[in-house]
Amino acid sequence: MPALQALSGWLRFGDQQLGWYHGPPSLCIGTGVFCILIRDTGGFLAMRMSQLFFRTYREAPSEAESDAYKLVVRAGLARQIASGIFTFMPLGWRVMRRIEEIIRQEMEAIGGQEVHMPVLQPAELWQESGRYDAIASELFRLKDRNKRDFVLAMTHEEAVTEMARGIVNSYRQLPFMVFQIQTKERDEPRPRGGLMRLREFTMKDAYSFHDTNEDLDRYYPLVVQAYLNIFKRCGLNVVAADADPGMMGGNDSHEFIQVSEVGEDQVVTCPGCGYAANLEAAVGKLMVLPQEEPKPMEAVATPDIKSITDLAEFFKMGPERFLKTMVFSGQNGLVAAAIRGDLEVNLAKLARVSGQGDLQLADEDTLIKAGLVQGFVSPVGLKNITIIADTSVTESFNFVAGGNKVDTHIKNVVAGRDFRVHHTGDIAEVAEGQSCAACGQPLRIDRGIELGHTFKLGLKYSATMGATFQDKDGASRPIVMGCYGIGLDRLLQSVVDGNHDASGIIWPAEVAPYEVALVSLNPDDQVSAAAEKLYNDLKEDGFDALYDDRAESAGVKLKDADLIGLPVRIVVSPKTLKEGQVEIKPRNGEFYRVALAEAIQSVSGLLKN
RNA sequence: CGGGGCGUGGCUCAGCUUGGUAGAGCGCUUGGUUCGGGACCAAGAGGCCGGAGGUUCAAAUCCUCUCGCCCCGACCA
Repeated sequence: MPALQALSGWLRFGDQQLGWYHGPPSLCIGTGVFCILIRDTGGFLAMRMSQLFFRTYREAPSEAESDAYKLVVRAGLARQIASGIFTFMPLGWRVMRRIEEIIRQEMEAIGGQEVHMPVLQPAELWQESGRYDAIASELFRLKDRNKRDFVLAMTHEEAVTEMARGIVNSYRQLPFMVFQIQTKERDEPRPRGGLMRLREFTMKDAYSFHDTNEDLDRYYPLVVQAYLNIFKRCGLNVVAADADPGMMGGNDSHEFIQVSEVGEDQVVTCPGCGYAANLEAAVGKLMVLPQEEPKPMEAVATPDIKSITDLAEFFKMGPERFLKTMVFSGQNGLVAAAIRGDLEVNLAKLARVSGQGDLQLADEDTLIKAGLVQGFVSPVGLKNITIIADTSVTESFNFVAGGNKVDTHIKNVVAGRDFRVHHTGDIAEVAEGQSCAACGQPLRIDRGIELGHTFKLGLKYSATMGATFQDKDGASRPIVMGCYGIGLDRLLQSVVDGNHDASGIIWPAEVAPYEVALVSLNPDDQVSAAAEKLYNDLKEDGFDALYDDRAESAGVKLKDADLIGLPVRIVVSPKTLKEGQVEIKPRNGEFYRVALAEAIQSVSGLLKN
């Protein structure tokens, strides 16, 4: 093929004709296609659908389960390339950029400064924090050409702490908050739910640095409020729920949960006072038992009576008078959890109180090996097993407990007197309908999606990685840190989850990929001319319009408009144009007609509220 | 990692039980007719039936192994 000496053709950017090009082929990236580089101004350009790189689907791929994910795929926002790994296409990416912009504004409003830290990081950093060994398989590891160990960051605590210790010397430099919007890599055991749980995803992570815990306490609520603002602007009603701070300890922690049937978490909320908590951290009001004097223990024959229900009937007493003992096996051996008969053990709480992760209900073989009898297990007389007592058990006396012998129970068991308690704490799981500890209203439990998480890190990273500063007295102290995350991909899918109908997405105005869908139906010359003029006028007035100028049937165009779900639709067609009118329809409202000349004004009014 | 399901054209799926030249709808191309809710007619293009090995005269179909994807659970700082 002979080398090209020169080329000519129209130069275009998007749908804008920039001029005729004649010159060397260096800018040619394909037959008749020229590439010129223009610095993005941050503005969003209007677009013709005939030029938009996109595709909608009548049917969603079979792997899509949830409505929201189906719509993400059908509307052509993103597509999966491998399990938990996605490509965002132009429509979807515009939504991402809109979400990013909201987040930037709210983070900057509370003093945040945007930074950008690498995803590829040396293993040493993670060895310093201890997470290189602590995290077994979720961390992607690799080597460079010199066989040095690297990781792909799953979060950026190490990197940000490294940055802080390199910059901060004095309390005078504190406090400050930095944030970034960056890719995270996690080798998830099971990616799922489309954009819900990914192996590669985008997170806004923020870190604040303080000289004292008090200063972190002062700042923390600002972040919580900023988060609520962000979700609200994204069209979601997210609750800030008390969260399990996890095995790493720490005190204050909130999860920002969007109630959804497809959620992975369970959130307890009170309709009365607004209390909200992750089930793993939630507390409810317990039935109060009458005060009694401790009585002496007494064995009772209970032939084949094992369950609390049967025992309650046998003894003619409520389930709250029994002491239920559940045995779990963990990394460091068995754990016996003693709890009142009317309550259930929450595993996360038990893990926290016992200090043992990886707990599983022990199977029958394990019980037998430990010399225990299923149905009659009791903390009384247990040896070599860690005993955890729920506070419900230590606050009252005279429970009926198992006898650790077949067909035997013991009356009047008192914690501490009749069995040793290694740890006491709240390990009870809140039940649907249980009374709220604060106001007494019945609690409800819903599934929900965790969109954001804030917590007070404290000294965990600054202490282990040596990020210290000199205080007023000249003493060297580790920096007090807070850390705050939002998952953007799942936020996008949640916006769809919370804003759609049977026909498609209903984008909240602030995150919509375009503001206005301009659709020409069955265009004749007059209709085309009117639509073209409207499109140009919209652009000139600064509206992000998506103009469906495709040679498609009316049905296809209208279905696509509903599916893509822009906030306002303008239809230009012969039917209304012969009366000098166009049809305007909010995506979530009724259509009406206005004079062609008033269309933009009308649309503008709709978008303002 | 345990349990279950599925891999056949871009998408949804049939064919597999009982081996015998690979199908439908949607989408795509071309021409014509239509023209306000995924139009119609005609003619086309497009498939190492996820991969490897085996059985057989013959494998999408039977057997073995493997890879991928989905769901439930475990896990999820």
